[in-house]
Amino acid sequence: MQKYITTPIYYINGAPHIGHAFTTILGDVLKKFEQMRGNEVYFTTGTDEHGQKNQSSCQNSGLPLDEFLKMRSDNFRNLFDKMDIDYDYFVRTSSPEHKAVVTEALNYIWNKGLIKKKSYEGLYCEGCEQFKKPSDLDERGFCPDHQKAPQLLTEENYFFPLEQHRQWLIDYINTHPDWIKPRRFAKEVLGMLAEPLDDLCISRPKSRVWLGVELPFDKDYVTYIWFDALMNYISSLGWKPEGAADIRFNEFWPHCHHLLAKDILKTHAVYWPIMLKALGIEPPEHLIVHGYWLGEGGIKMSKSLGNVVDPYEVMDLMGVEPLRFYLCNAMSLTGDSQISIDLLKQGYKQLANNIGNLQMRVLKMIAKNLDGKVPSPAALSDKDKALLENLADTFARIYRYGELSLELVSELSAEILKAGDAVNAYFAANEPWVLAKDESQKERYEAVIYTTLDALRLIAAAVYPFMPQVSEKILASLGIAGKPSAADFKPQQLKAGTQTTVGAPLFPYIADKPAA
RNA sequence: CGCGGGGUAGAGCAGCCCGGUAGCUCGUCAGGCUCAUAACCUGAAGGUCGUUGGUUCAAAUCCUUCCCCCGCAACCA
Repeated sequence: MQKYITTPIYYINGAPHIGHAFTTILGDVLKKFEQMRGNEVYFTTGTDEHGQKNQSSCQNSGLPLDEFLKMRSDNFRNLFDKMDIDYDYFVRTSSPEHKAVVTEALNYIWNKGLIKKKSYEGLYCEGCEQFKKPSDLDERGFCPDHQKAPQLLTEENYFFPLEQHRQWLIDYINTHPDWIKPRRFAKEVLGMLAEPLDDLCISRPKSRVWLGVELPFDKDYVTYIWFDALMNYISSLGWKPEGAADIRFNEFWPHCHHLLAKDILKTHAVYWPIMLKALGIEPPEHLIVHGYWLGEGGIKMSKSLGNVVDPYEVMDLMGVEPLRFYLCNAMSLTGDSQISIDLLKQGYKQLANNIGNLQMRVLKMIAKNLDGKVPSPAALSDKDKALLENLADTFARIYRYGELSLELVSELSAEILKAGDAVNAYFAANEPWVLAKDESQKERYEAVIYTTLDALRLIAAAVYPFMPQVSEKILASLGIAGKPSAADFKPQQLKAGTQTTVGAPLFPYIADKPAA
């Protein structure tokens, strides 16, 4: 079975932030989850490099265009590489491959007569080089950024009519209630569809914007964000019109999961499906929509408030994997979520005390009195067995039946922490350090140790999508090589006699920063 | 009345659909344990579940009034 997972492509005019990091991490976590259950995954991310803002930034930088775009794009790619994101393809809208697909798609739709040219009249701010809506302006009718009244300007442009497909889309959403997840976002889309849809402006005259893909049917225009950026989802798969598609497209597109934040819901849930329909392509299988990360106190992050959480700063503090786990565990399913260095430290401490400590306490103990070897599971008690079966069943259920969603990620991360608690409590209740001193209790001692080690194995396997290195390190410390899979979620799989090793702590103590 | 979401111990959240002892993590306090990373285990304190009115034997949960916050609408994940 194939799965196609995408992140949006990120607009390179800004610097990467925690939101970009999250969506991309989410994609990588879902990819690893699917791989563990034996599915073949194609995971894409990338950068949107066109448009007016990039054009002027480039001019201000004085750099050659290619160099400038690569530099900006690499800001994102470098972050993702540092976060161990295992993307299969990194789209750049400036690449010839992408542009070729955009051109073909535009031609296809143009030839079907689905694009029309008309004039557009609006208030144009010369400072912004953009049309303004009346609500963009202040009380005096001035552009708030430039303190000037915009000019009334008429411009010819190409438009893609949407209204004729509105009812189709409403019906599609109603008959596919899980198409957009979580469901509250489907509700919101239905709200967007309650009113007639305006024609979508898809072009800009080159006199204003030249950084884009030229319209194949009019050399004086470039296409504007919709027909360029959204097309990345099919250009990544080598789409060609009319069944000439790359084999990747036929295999992966039917299992497409778009990850996105709520701010680009309309583009993905309204414009994109209608564009696809015009191209004769089925809608993506699912849209997985998430909220925002807000700063301390639930306030939008801003530099002036000083509550910005920079992904690089976090990684320097605690490494990538605790960040990955935290984001997946703390993301709210209903709304926006808060993040701060304090909250991240709290999450880190939980990992360290729970899973990190569990690994250390059991491995150090058997290094001392069992030569570090996994004991033979001669006689597990009912409680020992129940602990292992519960853990194995819980993880097996999630890995077997879980559908890609935020709920899945949230539930799995929560179960991992619960499992750590349960095993620590089990360990304390059975007091193996007491049993170890009594030769007559040797069998019981070994049963407790075996149970704890096997439970640790289960937890380590379950944690893989979030923290692949932590997972492999724990498994390696238990003498298990290679990547875990969904088939590992069975009790008592750890082989007696296996040599274990005590390594460095997985989550070393983070000292509080001295006052700066 | 534009649309959607949220308001639950000091902090971050779950519970609400399908009404029935207010739960989890962190923090605080006390005790225990000593295998382990200032860890782990047990227990305690701490809440008029934003507000008003209603339905009900019973409301965090259902209906209603108002208030506050966030997002979308309009190129921030």
